[in-house]
Amino acid sequence: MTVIFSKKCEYGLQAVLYMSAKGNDCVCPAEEISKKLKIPKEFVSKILQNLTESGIVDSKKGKSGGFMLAKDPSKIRLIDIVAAIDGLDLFNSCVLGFPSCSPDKPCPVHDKWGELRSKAYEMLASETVDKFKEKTIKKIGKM
Amino acid sequence: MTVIFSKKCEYGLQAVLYMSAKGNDCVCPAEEISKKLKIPKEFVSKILQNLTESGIVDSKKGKSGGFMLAKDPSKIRLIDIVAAIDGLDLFNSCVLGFPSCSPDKPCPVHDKWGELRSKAYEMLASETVDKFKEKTIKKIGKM
DNA sequence: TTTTAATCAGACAATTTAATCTGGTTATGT
DNA sequence: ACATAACCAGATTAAATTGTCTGATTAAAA
Repeated sequence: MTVIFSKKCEYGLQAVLYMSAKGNDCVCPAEEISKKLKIPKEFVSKILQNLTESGIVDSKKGKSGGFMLAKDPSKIRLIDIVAAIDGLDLFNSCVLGFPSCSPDKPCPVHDKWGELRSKAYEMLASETVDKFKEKTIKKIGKM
Repeated sequence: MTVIFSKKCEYGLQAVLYMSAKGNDCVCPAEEISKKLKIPKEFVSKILQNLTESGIVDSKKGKSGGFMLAKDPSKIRLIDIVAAIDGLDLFNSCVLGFPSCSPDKPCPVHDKWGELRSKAYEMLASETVDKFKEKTIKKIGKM
């Protein structure tokens, strides 16, 4: 069961946080990420290829190749990763699944939900991956 | 694309809000709900059968039968409907999909997300369906 | 130069979720 | 009594998501 993000997106967030925690110029093969985070190798590989197209991650082919962050971790917001994988429909779609839910055709819980949604968006848009370095290291250590 | 609830759950919430808006002792056939809310008839029927087992909805068989609320709308919280259909794992699972995410093994965004999750839970647990009568009528009118 | 270890592309398989179908049972109203 | 209109139960199909496999290409290291 996923909470709000797809599995792809969850894994993408995990992988980017992991790479950020490993330090700047480190090259991480998909195999390593797969083992550390217990994500199927081919799957995480695909996801990182996606993020490469989006310019968040970079890749190096051939022996001793792998994936690395394309920018400084302080320039990568959580929302950028979500946007690249799941898109931002989450923040525009109706939580009750009503068609064309908007300020002039609001669903019953439009206002109540809108508040929470805005807070979630703000959080994801203000937090950058460098902020989670310590916590990621601790978490991985306990897995 | 669903936001946080499954399609089943979205439709369940819509249907209960609709029945509540229609007034107290009204009997709503699945066909009517299906047409008004543009939900496949057989599907909404299944969902309402679920909610009947959970004691939120009641049903009457035979001609001029249909579904009705099993309790007073002021006694049905939004969270009750969510719990009956999707369950409450949503509020316990890790938003990043990490295994065994808990206060002593927190994922990187555990605290930040925890706040938002609590607020969402509180909202769903404090709001009862009777509170949305006006808004539901308005919304249905515009569909 | 050859082996090796990696990304990458695209097809394929499995699983979960969403939706449909068929037939049965029930009770109302004519 | 009988036709009708509803719920109900279970099987089936369809679609979306998740995960796997094969082979090609690339580039470093032996």
